[in-house]
Amino acid sequence: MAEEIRVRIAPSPTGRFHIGTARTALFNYLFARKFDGKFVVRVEDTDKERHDEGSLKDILEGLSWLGMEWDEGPEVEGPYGPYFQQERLGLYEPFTAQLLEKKLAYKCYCTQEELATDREAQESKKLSPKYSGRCRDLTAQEIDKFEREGRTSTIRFAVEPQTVSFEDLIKGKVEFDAGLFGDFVIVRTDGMPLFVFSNVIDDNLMKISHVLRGEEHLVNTAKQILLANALNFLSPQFGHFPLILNPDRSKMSKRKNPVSITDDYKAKGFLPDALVNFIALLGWNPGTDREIFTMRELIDEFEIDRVGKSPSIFDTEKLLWMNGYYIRQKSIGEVASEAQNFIADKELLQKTLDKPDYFLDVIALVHDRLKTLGEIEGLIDYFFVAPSYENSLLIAKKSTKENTLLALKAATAVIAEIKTLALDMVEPALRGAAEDLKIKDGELLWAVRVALSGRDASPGCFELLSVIGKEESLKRLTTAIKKL
RNA sequence: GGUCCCAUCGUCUAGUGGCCUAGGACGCCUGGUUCUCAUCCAGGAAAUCACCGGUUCGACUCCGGUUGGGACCGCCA
Repeated sequence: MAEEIRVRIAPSPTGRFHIGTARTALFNYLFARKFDGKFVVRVEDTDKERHDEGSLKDILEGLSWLGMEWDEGPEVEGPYGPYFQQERLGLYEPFTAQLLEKKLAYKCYCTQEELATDREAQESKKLSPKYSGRCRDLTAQEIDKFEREGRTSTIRFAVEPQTVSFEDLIKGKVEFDAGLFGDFVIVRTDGMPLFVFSNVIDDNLMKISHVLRGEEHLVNTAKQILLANALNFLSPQFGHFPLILNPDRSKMSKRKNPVSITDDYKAKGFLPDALVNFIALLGWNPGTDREIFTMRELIDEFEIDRVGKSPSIFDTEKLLWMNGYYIRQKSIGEVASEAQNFIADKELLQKTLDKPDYFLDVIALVHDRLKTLGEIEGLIDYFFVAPSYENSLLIAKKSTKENTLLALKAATAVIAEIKTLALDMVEPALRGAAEDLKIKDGELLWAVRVALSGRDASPGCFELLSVIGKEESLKRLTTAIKKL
């Protein structure tokens, strides 16, 4: 392709940055980077009603967090700005005027009430709702009358019946019967252009070469091609990704799935690399058994024609696995410093800060057990504060209170004798103690482990001892013996 | 209701007419390591390839239909 590849995402600041937006952004980003093209962000903020202050920030920060830097758009600007539609309003007017003049569009004075009535009538007759065309051929007098009545008008595009077909990069050939559309509104009464319209103009002005978006835009594409033709624009290439679904197969939504990148993933301790890797595999695959990719590798491997046609269900289980995998790939130091951001308990956090080396040792023990960084607090608290637990937990499954007591006492004696609790010192000593008592290793080790951790599940007994240290371990063992 | 899109293990998917008695991954189960959990390793169950016709020497793969699911039908994007 000789022409420069330019793709864009066109978020509207009406809600949080969510999984679906992120995937669309990712595929666009990969496509742009793959071909050394440009990835632009254009903010479609023409809907004043639904505009939400925080959402643009959330979207932009989310993109950055996931590692998708945009070449043109808010903050970075670029040669085809402005990148907010609010600031582009003046740009649309000549095109509107042009369509009006060529009679390819017309003013519509119908009120919302009239339109609603029409729609209801059509629906009750089981017809698909479509604008009647009432204002299409208004006479000068009629227009004059409406104007004098003070009626406001929208601008509608005059659709000529025809078949619109295009070659979708993902779906293949797609055809629509434009006769079914009806004349659709392109400019609101308040003068604001509608998405279908501003989108086409902006894409043209910004020299967008490929429009890659969700499947929910398939019908819009036909309308936009009509508009582009009327405006003498060359249409970009289109590609529509299949939707991401809830487990019940409906379109992915907040109600049924955690969808906010920031609130549901970043805040819970998912890693951006894992999320990107996982999202890329939602609809795309490399055609091999490989599943783990860095962003750079995704860029190299990504092929738009390897994006599937069928929708995919968002499965949190696999994401969790992948996130755990990514955490395990990180060094102890990295995990430690990142995990600190997820310790909400101020006192606990301070303790990890006060004893950095100890904290590192602790992280080494829980590293493999972490699926998200958000789990950190629940996994490490007993390393810093003596645990509380039910007495009965001390007794291993097939053991008895008597044996447990003996085991704990023997272990205490053994540990008291060892200078430093190195793994290779502690293990033989404790196993020997169990043997002397003629009880199973497990009975003793379980009891010691619970005395130290207060948990039925934790890192191993010897590791715990060596990290927690002699003094504190002895304290906890004494506590355990007293409890029994 | 209309239009459009889609259809392989529970889930993500491989498969582009013979390599498929359908492969991988997550999850699940069993076993190994073992003091528990996690990791790791080995193994297993799990898809009559939605259904019915057709094309072909031969269909998961091509064609048609049926069924099912989804999206869209706004002065939202």
